[in-house]
Amino acid sequence: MVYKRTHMCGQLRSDNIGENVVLNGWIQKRRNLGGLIFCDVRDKTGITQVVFNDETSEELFALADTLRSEYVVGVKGKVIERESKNPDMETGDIEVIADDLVVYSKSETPPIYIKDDDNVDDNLRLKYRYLDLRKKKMQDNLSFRAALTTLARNYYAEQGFTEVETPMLIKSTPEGARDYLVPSRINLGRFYALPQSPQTFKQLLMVGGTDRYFQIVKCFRDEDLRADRQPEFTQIDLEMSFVDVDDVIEIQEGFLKRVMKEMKGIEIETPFPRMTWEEAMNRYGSDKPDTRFGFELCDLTGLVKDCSFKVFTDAVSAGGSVRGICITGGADQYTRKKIDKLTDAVKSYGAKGMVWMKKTQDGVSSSVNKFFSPEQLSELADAMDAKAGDLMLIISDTNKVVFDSLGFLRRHIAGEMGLLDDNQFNFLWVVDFPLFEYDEKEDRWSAMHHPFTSPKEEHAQLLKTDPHKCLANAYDIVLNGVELGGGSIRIHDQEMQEDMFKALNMTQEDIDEKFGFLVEAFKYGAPPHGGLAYGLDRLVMLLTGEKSIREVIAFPKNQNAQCMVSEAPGLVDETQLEELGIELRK
RNA sequence: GGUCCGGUAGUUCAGUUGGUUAGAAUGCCAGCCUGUCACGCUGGAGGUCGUCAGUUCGAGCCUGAUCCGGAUCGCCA
Repeated sequence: MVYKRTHMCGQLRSDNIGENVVLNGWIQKRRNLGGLIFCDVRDKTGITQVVFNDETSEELFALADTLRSEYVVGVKGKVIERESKNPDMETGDIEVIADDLVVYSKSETPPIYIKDDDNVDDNLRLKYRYLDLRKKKMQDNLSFRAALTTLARNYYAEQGFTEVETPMLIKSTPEGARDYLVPSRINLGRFYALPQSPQTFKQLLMVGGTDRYFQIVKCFRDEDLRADRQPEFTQIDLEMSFVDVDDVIEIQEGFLKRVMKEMKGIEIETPFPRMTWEEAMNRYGSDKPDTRFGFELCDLTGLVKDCSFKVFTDAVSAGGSVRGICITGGADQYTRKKIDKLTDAVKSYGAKGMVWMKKTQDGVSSSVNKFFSPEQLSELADAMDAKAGDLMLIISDTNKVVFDSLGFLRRHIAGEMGLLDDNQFNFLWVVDFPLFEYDEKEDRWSAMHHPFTSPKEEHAQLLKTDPHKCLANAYDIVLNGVELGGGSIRIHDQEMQEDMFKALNMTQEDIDEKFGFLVEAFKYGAPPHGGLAYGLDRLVMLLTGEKSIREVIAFPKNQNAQCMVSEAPGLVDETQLEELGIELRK
């Protein structure tokens, strides 16, 4: 028996006074004052206070006295004005005086509290996720996410996009991230892979004349996890025919403008700023710069290339650089001890050390005083535009190490100094990525984005002669230092695609085996096309102000890629393995 | 695979130089209480200090190994 609910628990207001209502929900809290019991009844919309009075019915009162946290109940009663109102509650002007109560189910004492501001071990939350999800904040996050995906579907449908489901069981491609593999029973010894993205299929849809494709789609990558990385995650994936970079970007700006307005009530300016990859690296040491604060990088290589400090000159002569950032007003806050911590931190990015300088009223003090004259130090400080009270941090190494270290430092320090405003939303396009990057470990060039990305038109000829000098028709959408999504104009020409594969040192056999179907499809008339994919989880994370995508995914994995609720991955039956022709190594 | 941080009551944590019966808050249980809303008051139960080994007269504390969790680097076209 279930009571037919008349209202949700967060709904009742003083307008409802006098109405007979029925609420269903969980007991948040019971307060027994003797002859009077208050119960807070909760559902995903909020909480209503219910009163039981022993003068109404002794039987009812006795039953109410047995209620405990997280019991599931139905309550019938009348909405009345409270004798003492609670201005902190949305429903604080009213309460429900109960005349009937049913206990649908009881609860053991829950291992975690159902409170938004609790501070409980993450693993415990994940194990009892169904309790964690009862929190209003979690339900709000799920609702926010649902509203955002609805908005995306509506927007892209209005723009002429067709939602198409692409296959989940696909062929493994060794490029990029590690694949999740699925053994085939019917084709013994063969494996499917779960898609890292629907990339090749959405391109085939373009060849198939779909014109504009869109999908909210799960993607899978078997790599180590982070606060913003899960092994299965969701993309808003799209692709368009007969477009150039500006066309794709314009559609996205329309989408994000509407998202910000409808989901956050914020009007944002379009078009968004665009920055080349090279400028982003030089100014911010990152291809996803956070532009909410300054601390921009300053290239000191020219100033120090002939100095007597060997650490600097060695880096320069090895082809690296010397760069610094100026932390405005950071000289006092950053004591020797805290600077040492920063030095330790940049070591994980490969930096062997870090030079610091502080500008005071009297001049410049630094960790390299004995290598530089006061005049030289002043010159360096001036180059970084330092004022009295500023802290300067300098790294010399290969460009990669310098950028990684300084990119980390400026964001880390901005966080420590409280300069990251969660209510500021700086959207930014990073464009003109290199087409290739050098993989030091494997000693070869690999595609920076993916091997279907086209070179900029003016670099098309370079692909045959000097491919690693090519810049790509690729773009990333960046919000507050987080890569929200990325895409490119693809190659639609069969010959260019083969050149691309060759520049990646793939043999004809490799090409045929891995991407033969795509190359063949291009033989039959491929439209110029391009697209983009958003990380939906990250977008929702940023817009809800969360620090981890786990907060916006109903059932996320822990850092070891395990589902703490169902305890996946699990062992399987011997007969299952036999059917698949799989034998486990002992 | 590397580095760092952590593991003590159901939960969040404290625990001094290695020294009596390991504490607090909250939660839980019982009693009292008619306007609470973090209700209040009184009382009570609740611990393999992650695990194993070692040092010691004596280990929550020191040492080693190991397990687990988190952050991070590598990795993530």
